[in-house]
Amino acid sequence: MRVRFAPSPTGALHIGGARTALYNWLLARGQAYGPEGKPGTLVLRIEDTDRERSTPENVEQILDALRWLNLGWDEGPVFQSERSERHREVLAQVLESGHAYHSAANAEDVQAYKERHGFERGFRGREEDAGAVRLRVPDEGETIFDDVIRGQIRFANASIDDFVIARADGSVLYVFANLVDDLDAGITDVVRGEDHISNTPKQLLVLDALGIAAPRYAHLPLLYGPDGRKLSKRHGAASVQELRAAGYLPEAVDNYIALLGAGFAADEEFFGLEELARRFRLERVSKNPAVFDERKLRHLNGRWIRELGTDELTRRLEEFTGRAGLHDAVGISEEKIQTLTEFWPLVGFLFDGPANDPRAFQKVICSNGGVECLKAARDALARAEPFTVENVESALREVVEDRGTKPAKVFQPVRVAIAGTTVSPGIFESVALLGRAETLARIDRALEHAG
RNA sequence: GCCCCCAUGGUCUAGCGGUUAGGACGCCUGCCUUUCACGCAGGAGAUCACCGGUUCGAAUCCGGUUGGGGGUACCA
Repeated sequence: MRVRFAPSPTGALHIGGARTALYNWLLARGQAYGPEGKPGTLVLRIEDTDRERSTPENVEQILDALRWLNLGWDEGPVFQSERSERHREVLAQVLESGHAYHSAANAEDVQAYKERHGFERGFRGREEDAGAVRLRVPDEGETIFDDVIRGQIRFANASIDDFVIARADGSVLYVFANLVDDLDAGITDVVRGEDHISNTPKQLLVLDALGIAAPRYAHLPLLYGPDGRKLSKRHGAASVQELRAAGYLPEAVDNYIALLGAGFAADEEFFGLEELARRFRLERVSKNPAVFDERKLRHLNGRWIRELGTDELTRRLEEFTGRAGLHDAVGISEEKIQTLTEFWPLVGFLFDGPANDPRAFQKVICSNGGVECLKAARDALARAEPFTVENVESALREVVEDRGTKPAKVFQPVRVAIAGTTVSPGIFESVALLGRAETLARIDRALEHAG
């Protein structure tokens, strides 16, 4: 089996494209678990023939996104722009066999033709000496194919235009270039977005003209934003690098995107790439479009964060934040974050000093005996020896005991004194990690500030 | 307009002729508890878009309607 992912570098890789890439990857990789017993080949092709919109930066962004998602390819990247000679060669072939012809007809001519013949009628042109190249579409019959996901799809030939396959200068158009490249790459299974369904009969017609058998086709449902409309910038993180910047792990993105459009099991949804490949069945991909829901991605991301383990998570967080020496801070906070972005706001106080939250200070320290509790806590912590999590805990719990109060009455003032806010990792762990000197200094500063 | 695709709680899905329509996210309640989370235990939420047909029996099969989406370029 040979599959391909053929993005156009006209922008960043969006999650819809990422999912197409993922499904192709899963299909190829999953062959190893099927009757073939060995993985298929994934070819990466960059369809950069749109000179105005394609840029090298976009190409690099796409490759970068695929690498980040761990979706490696086996061949390529092949650049479509470098294959124009071959495109012209095949074009000459269909011209010579009479399956295609030159025509000077333009959009207006096509429109006029339809007004005359009815809009369900495909345009039929007359052969001329020059002009764009159009494929001769038969009036009779149907072009039919079996979509792996959707079943049989049929188009009446009469309703298909004699479509343009090349400009007057001989440069070919998308439907044609795309087909020729798939052919030369020996692609056996074309897995692409639903927006290509209406291209399929056209490519099938070209294939007929060439006398070559068609590959299998599978058209994936599209992805939408929360408002049910096509995904775009206004929906927040729509591109892969935006998801990365938002603190999502590639494992979670792969996992979530795989789920968007297919059920992999009746009762479990937490899967890594390899397990997804093992379970992936193209024919079971759902037919209806899915809405991208960042809340579920967040949930999976949280699970993956906890799955990684402290050492690996530390590596990711050090790269993400650009700070070093984070291991201990990760250890006491990993259970509390859903995305990498949430890490620093939670533990930054350990490195950069307490945050400034006057409301928390006022509420927790300056009222209900907060100052007294804080003083007592300070004295107890001054005596804790050695300054371990266990000893910090028993010291603070003794204060609670002595004063006959609720734990939070003591813990919260300490928390606000060292972190500046009411939200932080566990208080004993935080205090122990900060160390005695720094903890006492911060408590003193808070007491001073409270007057 | 024309061609094509699609339709299960708010969202993603399981289901493939007989189920109290299952799970996940989110939401609500309780437990845990040191804040926030995690975890655990419960709960609310679906006339399976609508109308016909086939059948003893339909979310499941067929037709139509409505709604949504894609295409309709000498873009990709």
